[in-house]
Order: sequence, then C-alpha cells, then structure tokens
Amino acid sequence: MASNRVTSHDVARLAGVSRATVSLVLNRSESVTLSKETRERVMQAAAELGYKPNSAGRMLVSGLTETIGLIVSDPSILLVDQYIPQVLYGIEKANRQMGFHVLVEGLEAGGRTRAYDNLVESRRIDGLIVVNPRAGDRALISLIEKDFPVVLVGSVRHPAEVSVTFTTRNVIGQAVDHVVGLGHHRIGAITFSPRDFVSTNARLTALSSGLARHGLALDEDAVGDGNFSPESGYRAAKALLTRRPDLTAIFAGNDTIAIGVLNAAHELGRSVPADLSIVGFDDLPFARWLTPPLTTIRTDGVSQGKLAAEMLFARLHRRPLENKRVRMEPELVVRDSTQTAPTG
Amino acid sequence: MASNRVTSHDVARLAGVSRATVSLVLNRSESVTLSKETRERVMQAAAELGYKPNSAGRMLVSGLTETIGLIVSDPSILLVDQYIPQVLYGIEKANRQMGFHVLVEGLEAGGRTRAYDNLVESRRIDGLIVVNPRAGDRALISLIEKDFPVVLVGSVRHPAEVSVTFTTRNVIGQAVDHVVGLGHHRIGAITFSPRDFVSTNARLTALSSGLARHGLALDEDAVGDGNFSPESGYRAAKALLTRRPDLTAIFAGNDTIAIGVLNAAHELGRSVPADLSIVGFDDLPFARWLTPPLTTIRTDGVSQGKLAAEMLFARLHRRPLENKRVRMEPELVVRDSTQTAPTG
DNA sequence: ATTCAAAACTAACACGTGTTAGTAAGGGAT
DNA sequence: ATCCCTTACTAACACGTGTTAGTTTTGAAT
Repeated sequence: MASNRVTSHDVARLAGVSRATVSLVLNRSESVTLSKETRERVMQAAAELGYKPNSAGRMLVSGLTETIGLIVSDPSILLVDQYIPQVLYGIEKANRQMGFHVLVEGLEAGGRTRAYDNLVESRRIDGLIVVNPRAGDRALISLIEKDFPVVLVGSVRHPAEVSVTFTTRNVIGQAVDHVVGLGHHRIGAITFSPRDFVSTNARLTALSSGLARHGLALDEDAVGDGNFSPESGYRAAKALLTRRPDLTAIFAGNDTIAIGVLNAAHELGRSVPADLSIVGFDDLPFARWLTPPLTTIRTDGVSQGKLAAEMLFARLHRRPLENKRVRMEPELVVRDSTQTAPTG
Repeated sequence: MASNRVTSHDVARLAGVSRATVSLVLNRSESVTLSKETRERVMQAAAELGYKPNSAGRMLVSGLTETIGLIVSDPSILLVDQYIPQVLYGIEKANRQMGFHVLVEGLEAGGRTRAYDNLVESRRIDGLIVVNPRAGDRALISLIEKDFPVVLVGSVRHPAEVSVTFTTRNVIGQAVDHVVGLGHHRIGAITFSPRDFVSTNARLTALSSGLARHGLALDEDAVGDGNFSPESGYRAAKALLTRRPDLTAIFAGNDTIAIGVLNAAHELGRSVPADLSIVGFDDLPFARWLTPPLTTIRTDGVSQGKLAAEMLFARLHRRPLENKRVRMEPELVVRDSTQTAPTG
C-alpha cells in the first residue's frame, strides 16, 4: 500500500535525467526544447515504473485541484425523487470526460453552512455546482458575490448567478391549453415543495397565467402543498379532493407527487382519467408505466447536469459565457392520464 | 478569489508566534506543552483571519486526504433505478458526520479501468467503496489483493473482500412459502440484470431452492432476463407470459422490473393480482403506491451504504473488523400484488 | 583557434503544511 | 556557583510537484 509510491525522482533516476526534465516531458511543456530521445527515455521510464503524479504535490504548486464540488441541498430528496440522480449522472459524466473529479456533499436543510467553507476555503475544489439551491442561502450568495466559480442547477434569483433552469411559462401554457381543450374548467394543483422554492413558485405562476388566458382562475383553496415524497402528494391530494370535490383536473408539481395524487383519487373512488385528469412534471422513467400512463412535461435532467458542468468548465478556463442564465425548454408529453372532462 | 488565502504564516505573524506553534495549537498536539494564553492568542488570530488550512499542504505532509472514493459500476443504472441513490445517501451522510469527503466516479461498463488507478495511485483518496462491483473486474480484485482499503456494496466473491450484502435465501424462502401458500405452483421470474451479477445469481438460486422445498421447480423457460429498466422488465415479461401463459406468479428481480411486469400483464389482459401475482424486491418508495401496492422484499439501501462507510472507517483507523462480510437480513412485505391463485 | 547562438538540460525556488530535534529561559536543589 | 529538570517555544526538515533562471554542451561560422 505505502510500498509502491513512485515519485518523479524515481523516474528521473531510472531515465538518467533530472527531476525537472521528467516534469517537463510529462507536462508537454513547449516553452523548453527537449531532444526526442530524452523524451522517449523518460516516457518509457515513467511507464515502466507506473508513475502517477501525486495529486497533493501538484495541487499545492499549481493551485488547481481538477475537482469540482457538487452540493445537493436537502439530500434526503434523493431517497424519494428520481430527478436529482439524472442531474448527478449528467454532471459526473461530463466531468469524467474532462478528466475532472466530483466531490459530492449533502447540505441538510437547516444544517451548518460550513459545507461551503470547508470545500472552498480549504482549496479542495476549483468550482462548485449547487443543485436545488435555496433562495435564502446566505453562504451561497456570498460565494456568488465573491465571484467564486459557481453554477446553479436551479436559481436563487441573484443578478450575478450563473444557472441552468427550465422555462415553464410556455410549456405549462401548452399543458393548460391541452387540459382546457378537453373541457376541464375546475382545475387544481399540488406542489412538490414549499412555495418558497423558486421552481415551485414559477410553476404555480405559469399555471395561473395559463388559466387566465382561458378566463379561468387558480383558486387558492384549489392548491395543496406536497413535500417531495409520493406520500406527501397522496396526503395533499386527498385533502384537496375532499375540500374541492368539484375539481376535474390536477396539475402535480412533479411525477413523484403525481403518484400520490393517483392513489388519493383511487382511494376516493375517482377513476383516472375518467373522473379526474392528472398532469405530471419531469417525465421520469416510470411515468409512462403508471396506470394510466402519465401525461407530463419532459425536462431533461441529464442534459441539465451536463450543461451545468460545461458552463462551469467555461468559467474555470476563463472562457466568456454567451449566456449566464441558460433556460431549457421542456416538452409536453401527452399520454392517457388526461382525458375529456366528465359531463355534469 | 485568490485574494483571501490565509496561511498559517499569517496567523503566526498576527499572534506573534512561530508557524510551528500555530500548527501545534490547531492540531491539539498533546506531546508538546504550550501555555494557555499562547493557545488562546493563536485561536483568536486564526478565527479573526478566518484561517482554513490548505488541504493540499496537509495531504502532502500527512499522506491522508480525508476523502473516500465512491465508484459506481454502470452509472447509467442511476437513471432508471432508485436503489443506488439510497446507498449513495447513506454513504454520503456517514462521511459527512465523520468530516470526510466523497469523490464520486462512474465506471462505465466496458470502460477503461483506469478509474481506480487515477484515484488510488494519485493518492487522491484514503479508501474506496465500490457499488455494484462486477465479479470479473480485474483492476478491483488487484486492489483488494494489494490490501488497499476497499469496501464493496455487493460482492465479487473474493476471499479477501470486505463487503456488505443481503442474505436472500431466508427471505426469498419466506416469499415462496407465502406465494405457494396462496395456491400458486406455476411460478416464473424476471431478472433485473444479466445472470453473471452475483446478486441476480443468488436470487435465482434462492428462488429455486425455495421452490424445491415445496416439490416445485424453476423451469429455465420460466425465467426471463431484464436489464435494470422498467422497459426491459416489460419486454421480458411480455415474452415470458406469451411463452408460458400458464404461469400465475412472477418473482421480479426488483421493484423497477416489477413495474414493467405489471404493465406487460395488463397489456396481455391479465389483471393483477386476480390473474397474476407479482413479488418485487427492494421496497423502493414508490412500491406501496403502485396499482396494486406491491408485495416485495425490503432491503435497506441507506443502512447498507452507512454500514459500508463505517466499515471503511474502521479499516482506515486500523480497527479490526469483527466481520469482513456483513450480510443484512431483508424483510418480506406483503401487500396486494399477491393473492390466491386463480382456479383452473 | 575563437566566438557566438542555439539546443539540451538542470539547480533552485515555491507551494503550505505537520512534526522532530533542539534552544532558551526559568527555577529549585545541591 | 553549578547542575539539572521542566516549561515554552522555534528552526529546520520533509512531503512531491511545476517552473524559471541559469548553466553546460553542441555545432557551425568567422
């Protein structure tokens, strides 16, 4: 274990050159001219010894870690919702292709904000991606204002933020057109998170203004609050459908919540989609396999993660960003959970 | 960004002591005696400047990184199955509590095995957790044989491995008793992965011997091969139920596959559980919300991850392991997807 | 033979930390 | 006065790397 630690010194000795030469050869430095045969002798020696530069030594002198931090707010969401893993995959893959490493850290709700300092101040990472940032996160905002390379998957609505989000106005408008076109006019919603989440807020606003275009309103008592898990969606939907039995369609905050809504409807003896139409959000892998297959709005978490990573690389290489706030356009996917409104 | 880099030298100057003293105070070294007031003066200076030791410097001299590597085989499974995120959460949380960091790396199937070397040889990590290791992974086995601190979430069936897995014989036996007790005797299975996965192999073997206890056999043509996604389960189940329409119960390799089986049954006009009983595996969060709620076998991914992390810490601290191969006992959860076998 | 320029390489520093060997001061005992 | 032991601290090394300023060698031109 501690046995095979080969240093550039060993390579130098085997190749019969100085340690400096080894470093120059291996880092392909063009500013200094080296003979072809010396280059080859060094490469050969390095290969023979299986030399891998010690990252700590390298980090110390270069100041670069080739590592990014990935902070996940409320990591327990990982347990119930399948969206974040998609983002994670996109981020990890992009980093792998760039030869970068990913340091994952969970930021428990209400936990210490030292997570940022520990990573940033101790120079463990070159940049940071924050998934699901909370709008009120002071430590994060301070980092953004210091111009540390941060990219958000989500938004804190700060003028200087660099972020990847989804536009919702357009696609939710389309979804509303679709549902209203089926004859529904008493429409409710279940959120997937507290209202102070930027995306939940945006989805509700888009829903409201979409309905307004048809002369309809989103009544406050037609909105129930979910909290990430299927169970929370179930409870909120049961309360909502009891309070407002006249509703014929429900927009779920996301697909995970939609599972709960589906169950609540069944339990109240309302069949989907005959008695109640449901629209999800995200188009997670299971959405098309629900009974009935879910009409939903497809966001592409993998691309979102990949894009966030690429934007971070651009910042790290001091390449200018054409757009500091990229907004992806989701797509309405109509399946069987939405159908003509029941008559009467 | 490069502005606020405070070194121990700065702290020393402000406190009016040498850099060595700063290091001794901050690392609570007991071997050297320091006056109470010097200690306080240094602590105060460090706090005032917001000093955070540079991790690279520390790593270089101590040889320790306070970081573990987390390698996920076939990371694309993250996209379709919700089990790995549970494990990930458990691992990350345990590390956070120990003040450790987690470096996540995906190991694409058939990809270069350099992933291990890059992390291990470059001394970026102190230890490694591998999730879903492939039995034939030479690079991994070589690491285990070198006695590098590795803990597996899964198994490669190597005598020297340290791993956390689940026993299946017992609980699958119970599940078989349950299903056979309901009058089923033509029983099939859909795997969740290729057969050379250790856990898939184990589950099939346990199923076979469970059936044998009741004088039943698991026919080879009663087994279909899934491949992680709901879709693969759907396709395999459709083929299986077409080939063997006499089957009245199916053991799905896991809950994700069970979703596909459920859909295949519906599409073939067989209602669940009246015409076909289904047993899942894992008890993922959505399992109880399927239609019908899924009878399944509860494994606890979070605990599995947590345990793996704790075993790795034990190795890193050279504490002896009471048990190198921990096997957790899953639990049968009976819901509505299993019911009395149809008559005739 | 001498000069000069390019080519090929290396000595030496810097990065920031943890730790060991060693120095200086204080004070009590002989 | 000398010795010695404890207390309080620091000088100096080591970790392994990237890079710059500088040195030696080569080879051709004068």
